[in-house]
Amino acid sequence: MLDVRMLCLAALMGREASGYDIKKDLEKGSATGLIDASFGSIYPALARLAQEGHIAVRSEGAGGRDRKTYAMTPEGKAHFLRTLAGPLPEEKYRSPFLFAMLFADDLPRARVRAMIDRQIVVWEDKIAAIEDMAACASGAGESFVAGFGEATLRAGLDFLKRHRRRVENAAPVTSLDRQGGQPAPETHAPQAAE
Amino acid sequence: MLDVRMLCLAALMGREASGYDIKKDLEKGSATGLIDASFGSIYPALARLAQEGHIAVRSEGAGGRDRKTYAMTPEGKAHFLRTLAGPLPEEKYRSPFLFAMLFADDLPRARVRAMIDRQIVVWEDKIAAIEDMAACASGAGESFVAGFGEATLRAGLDFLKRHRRRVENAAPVTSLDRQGGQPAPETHAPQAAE
DNA sequence: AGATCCATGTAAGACGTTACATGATTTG
DNA sequence: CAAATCATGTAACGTCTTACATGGATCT
Repeated sequence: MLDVRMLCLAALMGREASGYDIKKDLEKGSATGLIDASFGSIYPALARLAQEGHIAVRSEGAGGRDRKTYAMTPEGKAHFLRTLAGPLPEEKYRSPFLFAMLFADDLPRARVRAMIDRQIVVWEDKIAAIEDMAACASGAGESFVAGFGEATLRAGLDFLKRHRRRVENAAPVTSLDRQGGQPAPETHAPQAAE
Repeated sequence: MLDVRMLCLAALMGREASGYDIKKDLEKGSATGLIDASFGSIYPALARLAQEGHIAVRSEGAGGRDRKTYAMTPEGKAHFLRTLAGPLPEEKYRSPFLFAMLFADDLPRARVRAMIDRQIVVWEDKIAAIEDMAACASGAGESFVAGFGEATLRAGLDFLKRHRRRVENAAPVTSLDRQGGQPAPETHAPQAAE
């Protein structure tokens, strides 16, 4: 449940698509942090789903590699819905930001401030992305999920803005603060120095 | 970042502990959905961290298998804090519930209702767990995270209660509804029928 | 002509879970 | 004394990511 296979089926409930298309679709939803998958998992998943009869393939083009368009079969649709209606695993919220905040009392104040500043931007962007998504939601389910995402993000944002002073003041002042800079590494490059 | 190793170090920032203790500690935090790890990953992680000098081991007892108590070294502490202050990866929220809600328009109304009922209980329990946690929070960071969790969960809960009618009414009425039952499988047993 | 996007796939490796193997100690 | 809890570890397996290999089509 909620593995690449389900993600592919979900994408194909909306429209026919190639593996490439699916990845693009997921990237949009991924902006909200809900879903994501790489080509390395999508292509094998599609191959297996087709083999199992959940989806149908149609090969187009004659080039070196064909473009393959996948579409849900009636059986696949039923299977997907049956799985969704079945027992669902627990949800998981993995937040490196919140994890770091747990130790704010031991982190340089400048870094704590920078992390919070950054998180505010991230969440504001997510809210904007959700609003775009909500605008073209096709059903009650989709607008419900969008509304939910917006409500919780706004609540988080609000909490952050209202209570940031408390954590920031608890964080120790270091040389960083006195020099007035935050040499903050803001994005996470997978290879970056550890 | 945010792998088992970091989780172990985080647990050991608070106190000395054995692998077993760490697992128990994480289970408490895990109630909030923030963190989790199994013995199968904790023990190898501790062995490697000790080998690298991030933590120190002390073997006690003389039985077949010693109880090993791990404690942070100054080097380990510095490493942990440096990592936390460094670039953080994006947060991920994996919610099978929300994923299912995306397709509420195609799911039996009785199931949608049951899922929402269940989610309300889950979140209410989490809020209660967080309140317990907040009561014994040792620093500003911990109470901040607890407060954040509570605020967002309450917002989610509130949204759910106020808007559930909309999704429920969009969900198709099936035989399940007319018979008045929801034979709902509520928990997810890993082996359960797919 | 070079860059960028479209497009598919494979292989290696990271990371984690479950299940198994083992045994001491405490509690009912 | 049986059951639960404390306690550590390994092996098999699943799942996903990264990096690589390949090449057509489109845009500048």
